[in-house]
Amino acid sequence: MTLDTTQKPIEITPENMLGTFKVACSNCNLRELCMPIGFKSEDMHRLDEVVEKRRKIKQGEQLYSAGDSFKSLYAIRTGFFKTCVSAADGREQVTGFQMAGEIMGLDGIVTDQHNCSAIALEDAEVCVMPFADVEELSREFPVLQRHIHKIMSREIVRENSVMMLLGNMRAEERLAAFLLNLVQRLHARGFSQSELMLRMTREEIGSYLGMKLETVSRTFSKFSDEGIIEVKQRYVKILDSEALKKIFNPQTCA
Amino acid sequence: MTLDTTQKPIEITPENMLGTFKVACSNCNLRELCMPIGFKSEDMHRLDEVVEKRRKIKQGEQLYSAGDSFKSLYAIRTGFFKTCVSAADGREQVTGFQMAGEIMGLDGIVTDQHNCSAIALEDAEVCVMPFADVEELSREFPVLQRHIHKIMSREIVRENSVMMLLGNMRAEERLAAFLLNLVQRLHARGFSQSELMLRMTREEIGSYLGMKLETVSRTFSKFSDEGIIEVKQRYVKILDSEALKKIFNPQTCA
DNA sequence: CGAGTCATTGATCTGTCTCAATATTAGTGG
DNA sequence: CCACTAATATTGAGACAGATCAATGACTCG
Repeated sequence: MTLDTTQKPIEITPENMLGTFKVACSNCNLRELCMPIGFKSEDMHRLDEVVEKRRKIKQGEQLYSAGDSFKSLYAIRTGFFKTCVSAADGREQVTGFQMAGEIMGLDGIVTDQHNCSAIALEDAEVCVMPFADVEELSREFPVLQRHIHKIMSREIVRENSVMMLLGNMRAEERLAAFLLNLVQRLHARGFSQSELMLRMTREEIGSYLGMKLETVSRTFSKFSDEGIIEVKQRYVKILDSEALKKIFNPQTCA
Repeated sequence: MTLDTTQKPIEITPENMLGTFKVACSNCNLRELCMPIGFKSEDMHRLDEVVEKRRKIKQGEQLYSAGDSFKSLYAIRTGFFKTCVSAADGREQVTGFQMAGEIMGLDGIVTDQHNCSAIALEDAEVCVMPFADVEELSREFPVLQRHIHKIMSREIVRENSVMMLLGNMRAEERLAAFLLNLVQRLHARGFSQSELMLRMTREEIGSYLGMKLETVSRTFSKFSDEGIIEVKQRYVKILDSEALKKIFNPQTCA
């Protein structure tokens, strides 16, 4: 078995390769991930209205940063992002990692300014969805309205789980939960259930999980010594998924 | 100056005292807190449609609990709540404290089941807003639609701040942030800027802030020794607000 | 008034942080 | 292609913030 280290979406469509000029949700291979199902086929083309254009972001660049005025939501087509908030004294907190099909920018709605920064951890492309258009269209289509609500609610629930991690769990539990979550999301996108290439540094993992990079590294090594995973830098192979689940009981955040 | 230890809303309206049979947002004294501004006065009565009825919850009782099917959002009229998620092994994480004018139940939208439990920390009354009605009305009134989106976005941003607290801050910073946040929200409701009665135990504060009850207690005592606050059990008086802000730099979660 | 809940405080322990040295990898330019 | 540099990762030793265990004190409510 060969490992797909690039972690690009499974299917490369012609549409995908044409670049930014033609944009359509209606035949996007990520649609099930980021858009509502249940759209009547005759309404499907209306969905395309929400995507104004596409935008490419190079690794290390910001899609938006805290304080920027909020105008659009972004759906990730390809690539991988982190979002983070930062304190006046420079301390940073990674609030999440986002991959293909996920929506970014919800934090900007409340104040019309982005509250956090979104940084590409690999070259990426996003669909730009002006929020005014999203709102207008979702007044017309209840199924889209419901979908937007679910996306926001899902983010609230996800953050509840992170609070549980940060408030109650030990380092091993946090890292186990992190790995299981990542691999599960990658699997939903057609990647391996057991192998992954981390797109983020130990420091970024640590920031997300509320621990120092040395502790992240040590915990990786510990799992490796115990035969639960195989680690080589950013490459991780899960050898004993059950053991990981036992460390972090997944029913935890029901 | 006398301390209002009951922390009831400032104004007691006749409507308020009549109990549950007449329900109206249009003349509710909490409207600015929980409902959108900018409603045309001729449309104002339509807003009343979203509140199906009121419900009283006694101290210690649950408004909803994790796993319950989700049907409605709840706006707090009086009283004080905590929300929490719990792990399979019994560990609990308090995810928030809610007071008059705030909306609960957003966590239930994504799966049609509540993801956390809401427990009254004092006798409370909530307005029940069936979510289907909220969605229907918000398709008709863009200002209501925008308001719902802002409420959800605000919750996402709040949880981002909590992640920063839990991931990066020390015990003193967490407790300072907690006190400042609490007193600021109470002040917005007409209560003192400097005095408050805590509605929750040390253990609940600790759960929210990711620390043990003993550490909460010790940190209170430390602030007290330093002359920053006066504490007597659940009564807290902030003597030096600037010192508190210096401990937890409030620009932190911008 | 008494039982139970909650809060405070002390003594000790421990998981994670901090500081530091070394190893590995990716990127750059000659 | 290799040497060089900068970024990232690993590992060790010691320090410390907060956890744990334990005892006492204060308040609440029936």
